[in-house]
Amino acid sequence: MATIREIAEKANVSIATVSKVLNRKGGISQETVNNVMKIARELNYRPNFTARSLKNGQSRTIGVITEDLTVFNTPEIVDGIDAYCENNGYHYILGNLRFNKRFGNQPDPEECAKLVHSQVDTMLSKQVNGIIYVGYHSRAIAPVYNYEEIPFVYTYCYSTDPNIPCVLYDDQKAAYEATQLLIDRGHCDIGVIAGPTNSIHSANRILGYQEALYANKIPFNPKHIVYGNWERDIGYELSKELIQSGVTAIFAHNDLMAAGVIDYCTEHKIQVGKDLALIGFDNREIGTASRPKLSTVSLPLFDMGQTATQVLLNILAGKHIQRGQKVMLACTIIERESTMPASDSC
Amino acid sequence: MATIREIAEKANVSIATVSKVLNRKGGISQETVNNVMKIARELNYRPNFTARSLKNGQSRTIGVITEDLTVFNTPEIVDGIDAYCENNGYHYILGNLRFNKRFGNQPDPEECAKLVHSQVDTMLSKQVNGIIYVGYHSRAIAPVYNYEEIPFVYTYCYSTDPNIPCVLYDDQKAAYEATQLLIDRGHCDIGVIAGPTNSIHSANRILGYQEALYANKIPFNPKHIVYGNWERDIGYELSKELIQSGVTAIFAHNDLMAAGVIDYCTEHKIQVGKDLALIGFDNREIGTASRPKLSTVSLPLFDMGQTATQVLLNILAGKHIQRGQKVMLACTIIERESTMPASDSC
DNA sequence: AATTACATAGAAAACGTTTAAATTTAGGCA
DNA sequence: TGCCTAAATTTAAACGTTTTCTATGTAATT
Repeated sequence: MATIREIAEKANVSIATVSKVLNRKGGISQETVNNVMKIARELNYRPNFTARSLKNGQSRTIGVITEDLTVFNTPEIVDGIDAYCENNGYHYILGNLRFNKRFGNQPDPEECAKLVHSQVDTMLSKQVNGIIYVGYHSRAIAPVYNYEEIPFVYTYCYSTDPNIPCVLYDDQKAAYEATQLLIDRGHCDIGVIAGPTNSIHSANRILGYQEALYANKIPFNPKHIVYGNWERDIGYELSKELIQSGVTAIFAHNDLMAAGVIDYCTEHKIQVGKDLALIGFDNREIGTASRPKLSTVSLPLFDMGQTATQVLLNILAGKHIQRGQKVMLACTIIERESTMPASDSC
Repeated sequence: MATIREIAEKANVSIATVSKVLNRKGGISQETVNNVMKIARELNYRPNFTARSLKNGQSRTIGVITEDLTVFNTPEIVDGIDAYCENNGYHYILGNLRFNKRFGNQPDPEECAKLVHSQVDTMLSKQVNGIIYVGYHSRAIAPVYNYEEIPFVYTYCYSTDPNIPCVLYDDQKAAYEATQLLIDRGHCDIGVIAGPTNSIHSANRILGYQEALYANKIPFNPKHIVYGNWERDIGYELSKELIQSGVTAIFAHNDLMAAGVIDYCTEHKIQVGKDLALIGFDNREIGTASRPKLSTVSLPLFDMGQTATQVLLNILAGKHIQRGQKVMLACTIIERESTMPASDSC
């Protein structure tokens, strides 16, 4: 690779002059500028990013740690980070932890923490100016040991440390709107298939659900909430319970469990969309593949990536950020075939 | 961040000594080693990767260019690259082109090329030692203008330049095996719903299909091959044609079109798995969501990532590589419910 | 006591840049 | 001619490392 020095030699000027020309600093005669530029082009010169950032002491680079790139939704968030970086003259380096292949569904917090630490170390070594942590478990598994050292922003999960800013989607609002849709379609006996009882996401969604019932003066029946494990089979099981207890609509807290509901209904000749209204959560591909197509809640993934980056770059630019700021982004309701008007209203 | 210089001061030794200790070079007394190590730990020292690679003139870093990270399959390939790099002491930097959001289904080769060039420029700037190009169109859209400058390896797509090594999956073999499965299940009138006529992948799959027919002494009927556009709707349309012409099994060249076949059959009370055998390609989530569950071909994505990296690192290590080498990795057949034995055999 | 050998440590240059300060050059004016 | 100014260019140091070569001190050998 050609260096500034080689250009200087060919052009019969000093390396300082070349540097100034290349960085458009001015104070150089037009003739010299032209000549240097021409030679740089001829030599196919490319500035050495490494040398430059060593000298300048700044890399304009942020680190992006993903708990698992292959987990659905993560790439879309990274895409948002990518776009925002590009539009703001920043670079990023990706550090993928591969939690899924390493740990499956039972991540060992100890081991996870080690991976995060070593990734953070590597990134600090590479002089990043800040780090975005993209989780996929509701709460980041691995605590960040010393976040004072470098600005951190979490997205797609709550941070373990309440002082670190998070960029999240608004579960409660989304659940409110999903429930309202069901109510608008004429339902008042609305069941909920939630995630595990310890899920923050489900807890917030239940809040939104209750809020919507309250706003519509529909009494809340605790029996209408049942708890699953996010898997398809449990959706099948729980829908039986719910339907037998008389609900005419179900709000499943993810599309997989909603697919289980459809399985059960198909098997028992209950027409989803006619006899039972159903809405899921996540907007996965499975929702367009099912019969009927599934109404669902779509997550603002790309936007989360962009916003997380924006928050981080703001911090880097010295803009005052409230400690522990939580940015909540709105989801969008996608109505498909599984939520048609019920025959009778309440 | 602490530097080697600060450590040297605190330890009352020269920076050369510190460097030697940190790099375990030997020739330093145990006492000094202990002292320097202790101070380094106290100061939370982390080597400056930038300075180090500037000095050494090597980054042990490769570039990974993805045409689109959010396109299904890409993250899994990157995961493989990640794993292989980690196991071999290499770093990688990701450059995501976001073709999908930028261009949709009609990528402009001119614009694509520009993006690739600028990404390659950036990576060369950052002193990468080689580049892996992860495509998703059958042939890389953007030609690499000057591959002499740095080793390139393509994966998941054919390169525009025949001299660049590619790591691919073996369409022909997979198609052979998929067809053989249909034959084993008792079918001899086997239709094919291929991709567009200009698809290299489909062309190879048709070859494998014909080969299997030949091996089983089943006459080849050109009418049994119809061409689609990879979309679900076209699967619906074409299955009508095929079924009317008397096939009892269909090999769809992707899962989406296979889903369209199921749509048609469900609507016309044809029982897939009983009246009609069906196998798709790609192993997308949709195949487990459909009723019946779809038999399909699973791509060796992770393996492709690993192998592409292996090929690149071999080149970097100076191992002789045949120009234009094509590495073909085997797919796996996944049998689910859509390929049950037919009632009569041929 | 002089020489050699070895273990340990340090000095200095280098990697490819940027930049403040110094120097050269040319032109304008008394 | 001599001086001043502004423009153009160069010098040199610095960023944080690694590494070669050299220097020092001590112990072993003659």
